[in-house]
Amino acid sequence: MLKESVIMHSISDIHQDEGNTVCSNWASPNKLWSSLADVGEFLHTSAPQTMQHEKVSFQHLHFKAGQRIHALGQEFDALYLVNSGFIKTVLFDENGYEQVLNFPMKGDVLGMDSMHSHEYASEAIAMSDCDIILLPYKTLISLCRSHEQLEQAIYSLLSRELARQQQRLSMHGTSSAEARVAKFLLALSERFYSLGYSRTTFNLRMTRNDIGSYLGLTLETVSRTLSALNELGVISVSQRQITINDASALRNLRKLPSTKLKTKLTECFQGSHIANWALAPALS
Amino acid sequence: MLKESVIMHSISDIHQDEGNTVCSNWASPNKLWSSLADVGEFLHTSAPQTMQHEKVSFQHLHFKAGQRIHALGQEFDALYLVNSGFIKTVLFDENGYEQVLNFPMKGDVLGMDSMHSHEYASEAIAMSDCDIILLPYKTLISLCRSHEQLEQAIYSLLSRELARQQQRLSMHGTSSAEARVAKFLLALSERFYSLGYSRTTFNLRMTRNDIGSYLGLTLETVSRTLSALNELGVISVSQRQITINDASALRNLRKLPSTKLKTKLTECFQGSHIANWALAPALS
DNA sequence: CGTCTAGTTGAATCGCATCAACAAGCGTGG
DNA sequence: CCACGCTTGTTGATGCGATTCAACTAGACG
Repeated sequence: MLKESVIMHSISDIHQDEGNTVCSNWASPNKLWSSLADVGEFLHTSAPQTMQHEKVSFQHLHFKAGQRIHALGQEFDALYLVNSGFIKTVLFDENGYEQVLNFPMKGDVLGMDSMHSHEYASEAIAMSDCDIILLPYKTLISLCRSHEQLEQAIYSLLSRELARQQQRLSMHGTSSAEARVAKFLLALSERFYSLGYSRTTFNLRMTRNDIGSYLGLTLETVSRTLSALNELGVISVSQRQITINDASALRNLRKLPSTKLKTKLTECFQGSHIANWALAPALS
Repeated sequence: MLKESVIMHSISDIHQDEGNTVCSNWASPNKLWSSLADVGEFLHTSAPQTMQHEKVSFQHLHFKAGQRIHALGQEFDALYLVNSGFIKTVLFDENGYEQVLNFPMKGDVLGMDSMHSHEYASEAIAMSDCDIILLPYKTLISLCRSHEQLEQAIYSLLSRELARQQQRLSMHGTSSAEARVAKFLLALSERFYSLGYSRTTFNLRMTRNDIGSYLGLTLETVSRTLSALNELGVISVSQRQITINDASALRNLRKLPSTKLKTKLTECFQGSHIANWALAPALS
């Protein structure tokens, strides 16, 4: 709620916030070690209390914006639990082009796609200053053996991630560019909200290029789509600053009207009230 | 090796093979129960011997072609290990259209995307008669606790699947229709080979529609692409029967020549020798 | 102040989807 | 046995949506 107000301020305020690792909801911002109970809580285990008496502690790592958290091909020996900051994970195709896989943030775990290998299968890059908890793989696994809820949490993380990837895959096959961008914005909105930020106003931490890569589009298409949604009044865009004006319109979006025929505007939404008030100014 | 020769026979032989569940490499074709050691071996655990003395046994289930193995929304309580047969897993989008997620076959595990939930997150449909080993989730998890290699195998399965999905996602974003189909054929080829079948000649078990859904294309595009590859001589297609004539050409394929300008044919391959001998008849 | 990256916007192109017609395989039942 | 419907696959014509190429603007940074 405190952050809520911070975010609701002007753009400059948010840019300030972006520059440092301080996050108001930390118990102790500069903590260097976390207990197992902390980690358990982070991963939403059912009973972190039972971990209270464990003596292990986990090291915190700090990364500056732009730094690599782990590189492709680097020896795999740990998972990374994001405590604060914004990250992108990428893959490189045969031509060296990078494909964005995900935008992990607080509470997300990195490296799960590499547990079967001795090398990291992807690369993680800090998009802002980050505070990350190092979870050495062997330590974690052996703790799982004694803490059933922790083990279940790990399974859940992996499984949930798998299910999410499937949803994305499905979306890629069917949806239009507009629908993808709309869903992306909605998903971001929900994630920010669940972290205590505003649901309606937030800052994209990534470039248009990164968004495009993530969604399977080009940066131009992303830019155009954002502009179009802005034009319609569904969202307000100014650089990376986004305000969602009509979430339900975003949810119901199928495709945007072609610039030529504005008469078919109503077809683009399915029974959303925005069709009416967005149409009025557009047609006048 | 025995199966190899079977497959290398005529098409009619293979069609016969498709009709029944008999698979020559079973220890006992009609087995109803498997031991933990069997399962461990199946999952490529490092030391299945240590599981010899476990008294648990796992039930086999039989499904006929077209039957659902598990349905979306059904209560999740077990993973399924494919012992024989061909399966497709699907998801349904908001309009009820089905999105193909995967084509599991022998040795693959179903249901991993549902471990975090109390319901299956996707649907599995038998494309041929199938023999499947039921792995009750709770039983499996508790066995993991006492058999470290088994636990590691489960982690590996999940992680590997995640990594594969990422690769697919990446491919969807960048590759052309031709490249996707080519990669799909190569991947199938390798899987069949690893199961003891021929690497070069095999039978697609799925429709063009299913392939299209899996690859994010329409069935027409899949059909056209297969026809074009056939025309070039890179593969031979007859209905669902595929023969790969030049695997390296498939691997190096970027995009097919447009029907209008055959002069730029060489651009479509990167230094493959097929460019030469495929060009000759095409240009003459 | 110039350079570099990020973002916007326009015009032309192209790849794939869409729509449609048709052929082939297959099971069913007269 | 062929007639019939149904599913699957092929192929052509057309149009749209997204990419591509390009020009331009606006901040960021040393």
